[in-house]
Amino acid sequence: MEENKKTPNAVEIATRIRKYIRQNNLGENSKLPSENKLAEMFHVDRNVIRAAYAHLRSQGDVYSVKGKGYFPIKKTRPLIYQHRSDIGFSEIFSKNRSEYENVLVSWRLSPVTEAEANRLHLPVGEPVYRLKTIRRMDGKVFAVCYSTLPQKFVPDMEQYFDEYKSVNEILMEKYGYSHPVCDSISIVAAVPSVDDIKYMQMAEHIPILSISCCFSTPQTGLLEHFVIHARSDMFAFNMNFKQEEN
Amino acid sequence: MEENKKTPNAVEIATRIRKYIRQNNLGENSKLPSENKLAEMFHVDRNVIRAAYAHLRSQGDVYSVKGKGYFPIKKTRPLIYQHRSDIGFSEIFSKNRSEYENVLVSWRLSPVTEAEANRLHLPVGEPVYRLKTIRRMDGKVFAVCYSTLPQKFVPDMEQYFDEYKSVNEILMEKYGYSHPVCDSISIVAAVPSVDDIKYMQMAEHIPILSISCCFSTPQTGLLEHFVIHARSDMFAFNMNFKQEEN
DNA sequence: AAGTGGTCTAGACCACAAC
DNA sequence: TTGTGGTCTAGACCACTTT
Repeated sequence: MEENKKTPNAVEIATRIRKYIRQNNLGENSKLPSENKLAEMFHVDRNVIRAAYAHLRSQGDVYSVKGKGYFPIKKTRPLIYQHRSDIGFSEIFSKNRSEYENVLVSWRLSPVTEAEANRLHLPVGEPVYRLKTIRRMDGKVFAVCYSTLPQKFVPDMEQYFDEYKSVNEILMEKYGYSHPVCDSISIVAAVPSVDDIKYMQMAEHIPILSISCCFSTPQTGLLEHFVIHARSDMFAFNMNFKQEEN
Repeated sequence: MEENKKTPNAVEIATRIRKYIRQNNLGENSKLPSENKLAEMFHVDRNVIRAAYAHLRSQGDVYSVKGKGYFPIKKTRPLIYQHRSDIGFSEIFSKNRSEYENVLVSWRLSPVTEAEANRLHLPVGEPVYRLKTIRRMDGKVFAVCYSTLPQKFVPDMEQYFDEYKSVNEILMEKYGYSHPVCDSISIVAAVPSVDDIKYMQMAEHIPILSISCCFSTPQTGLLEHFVIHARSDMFAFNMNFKQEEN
């Protein structure tokens, strides 16, 4: 990073730092210059450097750790999720990519809430399994997912948790159907939740694509409510209505 | 807003201000207390108040105007856009709601770029119309939209610009088809662009739902590329795959 | 002229991490 | 102990809006 004649302001310094990261191709392990060092280098107050770094952090360019310093964030090209209503989420990814992982992080059995009961056409209070999973691609977590499904359809669900692959895997084995069916889908953009930030280790101001679906089978009717929170810088949703273009 | 014994920090002050707005049901025209006034009131430095207001601004709770002050932002419940591949965007909204408006803000005729050419299966450089429109509901702009379509399909397009309703309106009149067809759709979450912020007068950190579609007709093949940037706090995307649930 | 938000300086203290 | 980021104080100057 070079010094200059005129003292730059916060935005200019942020641009310089961003350029410095890009030009030197710095990765997640390269420590960036400290606030004090840059303040001295640019002949400005430390608060100006803090504002510059805050700007970069809000854009997802860097992250900071108290006592350690600032570090660059490597941006990757987003995955394209090609949605089909007759196949599960994990199945689409694992079909094409071997670097895909779906990991169960926690589960519990509890009564269904009113909003969920409406969506799944259940009586309020019915016990449902709630699964939280994270999805990784190339070792990086790109999504946090929440599955809700009534216990009555899978009373023996817990036996599958040791070697968990996906909800659809379990359902397919249990009900012997060849493909799940997505009945409806709802998509919103949102600010990441505390959980999202924790599991995906992401910047606060990177938006989340939140996709919520209801799945059914001919035997059971509606049986699963699935919500995925995916990082917008790592994930895009696609859908084709004509079969001819693949 | 009440004072307190212990001097609160920035986050606590932000919470107090948010509560104050909600409890007094303040609208866009009610000026909030100035930085200096709050600094005095809470016995903290003006910079702490600035941090608190910055936090609220980033959450879309308030906005500020230099020389005037801070003002609350009224949050509205998001519109649910019920997508169908056989009907246009405007048509879905205007069918149910009379408060819906689609306004042409600018247009130009220019050569197609390579990326667009691929999407629309056109030779590079082919002249295309580019329309920028804004969509209002109840007087508030919730989306900025970009249409791209080849001039060859609508050589007389400009005559429609004085009394513009929607691209589909023009196409339906011209080609006499009863419904447009959406071939593919791609959805991402994103940070608002400068244009988005300008037209929708929105906070920087409210995510955008960006939906991009290709439309075709039997007569022409692919003929329109349509992109909508919609505020996530005012817009949600929905889709049903089963006809029975309406 | 007075009040507002926007930006910056200079300096202090804290909690945490590394040595 | 030293260096790091996180938070806060106190005060200055600017550009813009209102009175």
